[in-house]
Amino acid sequence: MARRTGSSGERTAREIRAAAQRLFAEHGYAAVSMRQIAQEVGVQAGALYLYTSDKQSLLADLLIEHMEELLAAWDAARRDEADPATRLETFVRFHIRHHLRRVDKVFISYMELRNLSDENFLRVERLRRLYEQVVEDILHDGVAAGVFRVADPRVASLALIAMLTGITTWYRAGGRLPPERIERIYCDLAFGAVGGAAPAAAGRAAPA
Amino acid sequence: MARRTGSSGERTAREIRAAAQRLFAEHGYAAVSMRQIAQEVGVQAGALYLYTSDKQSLLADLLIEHMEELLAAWDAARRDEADPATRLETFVRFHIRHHLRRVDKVFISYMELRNLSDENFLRVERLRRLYEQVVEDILHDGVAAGVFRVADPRVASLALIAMLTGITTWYRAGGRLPPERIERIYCDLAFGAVGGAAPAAAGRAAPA
DNA sequence: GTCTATAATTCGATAGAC
DNA sequence: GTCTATCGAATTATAGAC
Repeated sequence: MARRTGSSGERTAREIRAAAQRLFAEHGYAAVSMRQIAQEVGVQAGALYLYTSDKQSLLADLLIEHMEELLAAWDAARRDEADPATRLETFVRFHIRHHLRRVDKVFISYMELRNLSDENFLRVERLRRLYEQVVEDILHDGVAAGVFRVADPRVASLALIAMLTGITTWYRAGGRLPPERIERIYCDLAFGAVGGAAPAAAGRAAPA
Repeated sequence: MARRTGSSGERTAREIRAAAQRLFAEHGYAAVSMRQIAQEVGVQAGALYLYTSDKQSLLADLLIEHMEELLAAWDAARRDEADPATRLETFVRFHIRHHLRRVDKVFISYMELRNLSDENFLRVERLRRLYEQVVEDILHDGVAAGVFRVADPRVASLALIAMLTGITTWYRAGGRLPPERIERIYCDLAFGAVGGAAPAAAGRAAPA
């Protein structure tokens, strides 16, 4: 009912992607049927196939776009010229902010990798590797500059990312800690972990 | 073929649990059929129902036993009398060692929580909360003793657990780093994150 | 204790009317 | 662009033979 006359194609396409994302996050890819997605959108199951070739590509598009969006957002937020400490703080705050606004996508991206075809899996992994390299480069430069002390920048970068992304498993909007406070706490944890001092301008509780 | 004469019930029960664990870890709970599990064990699908009431309890038993085993193992490994720094190092090494030997169970425990019934979910969550409290207590005592510096012990405990558990997503036996080296690296990261020094006896690279 | 056979659903995907 | 109807295959779980 209340169906738009004329072309509602673009709108329907967006709604299908949104419904798939919501349902995949809640129940898991394998547990969600095309009929459920259709019902969520308000169309019949057959209509979905006007917008996606099959269920698999509904998932693959979601994951690939998520990683591309993440990398593009970081390219927009990064500041190349900054010193390693400032770059690390920029990264920590960026990562937390970006991920807390996309909890569903983050969850799906971590859980449903094994449901991708081999080809799509490799694409996502390549993008993920690029993102991990961002952190590894920051740590490497910081060690070279003598401001960080880490035994293994590769492992430390994975440790930091896991620590930061873990926030999405417990964070609830309106919870005990506001996002700004969470960012500060995790900046302190991250800088401590890599043996560095937060930049004076915005780091841990200023001395004065 | 080669079926045991007489009672192979106990053996079959174990094999069913092992097959379910392996397949759930590889493909996900919803994507695995009872027929697949039966084939892995070498019986027909109908025979599974002599050992489990349904597919759901196959998962629930796995997750609940995993958490109970984790808590029991920690009770056996902990040393109550130790100072907070030693307790933290004991915990970090215990957590890594325990989890790296149970990668499949860890993965399932994190991924399949939403496929539990409400009652089983609450049981698992209660056990998980107990384990998180172990770390929070160590951090709290360390702050009180002046050997750690953390702004929020609750958040820091979740951050540490996420960081440590993340190892299971990339660790491969025979990889670049042996387990002992990984433990050392993560001890350093953990002590740095909480602003503490590793205990002299076994902490970061000894001065001599 | 295990098998075979099957009931009752549900699935992904397609065909064709409108 | 969407719906209805449906195909063929898969699903969980049970019944009853041995």
